[in-house]
Amino acid sequence: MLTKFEVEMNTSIIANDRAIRILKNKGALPLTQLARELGLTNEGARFNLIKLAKEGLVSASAVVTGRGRPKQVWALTGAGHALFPDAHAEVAVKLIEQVKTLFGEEGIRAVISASAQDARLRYQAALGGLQDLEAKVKTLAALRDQEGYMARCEQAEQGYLLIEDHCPICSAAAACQNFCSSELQVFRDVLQADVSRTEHVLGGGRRCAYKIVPLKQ
DNA sequence: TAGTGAATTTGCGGATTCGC
DNA sequence: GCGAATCCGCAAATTCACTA
Repeated sequence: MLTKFEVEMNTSIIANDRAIRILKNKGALPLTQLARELGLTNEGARFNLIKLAKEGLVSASAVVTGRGRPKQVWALTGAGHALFPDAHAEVAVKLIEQVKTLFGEEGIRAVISASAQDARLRYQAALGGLQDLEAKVKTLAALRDQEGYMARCEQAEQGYLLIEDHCPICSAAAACQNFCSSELQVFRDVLQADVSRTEHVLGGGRRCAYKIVPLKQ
């Protein structure tokens, strides 16, 4: 049984948590659009955003979009992004450094190769019976979402987009970029499609995105 | 061409309502 | 009673159209 205080805190936390998730998911949004996404009035959304801003989790900037007063666009700060799971970052980076020290680049390549093979087997097991590319991409997106990548599938020109709003291995990938290239190859192998990266967190992007089109016959 | 005011759009803040 | 959310009126910032 929750106390009154806990109920009130939870109500507030739920609205704030949703705002953070929406900003993480969709990127910077003007107040009015964020209010629509939250199902609140502008004032209600602003109320929550001001609280989050006081905690240093979000920040606003004015953007001139045409006639009328400039829009106030809200986005996550570094502290806001840090709320998403990356707790093992330091450990992962240290492990990578130690493998490099003990076994050299060859050792790192072997570790990444084994990790990629493990992922390949897992994804192939889940996608095994699927023939349709759309179903494959959706299933892969669901698996990646479960792994903490906040992944989803969208229809794109001539194919599909696999979008990952969060990278739970960002620090490890920054320490060793072979993670990203092997990941790309795993996607190509399990989807049996032409996969290219269109957005990259490590390249300064807000998220990672992959364009997936059927192989030319 | 520059100045000015109307139009447009959004933000702000106080009062009020609602739910627990 | 308290905090969250809404309502409502006003202020602010910008563009656009008109006029001298």
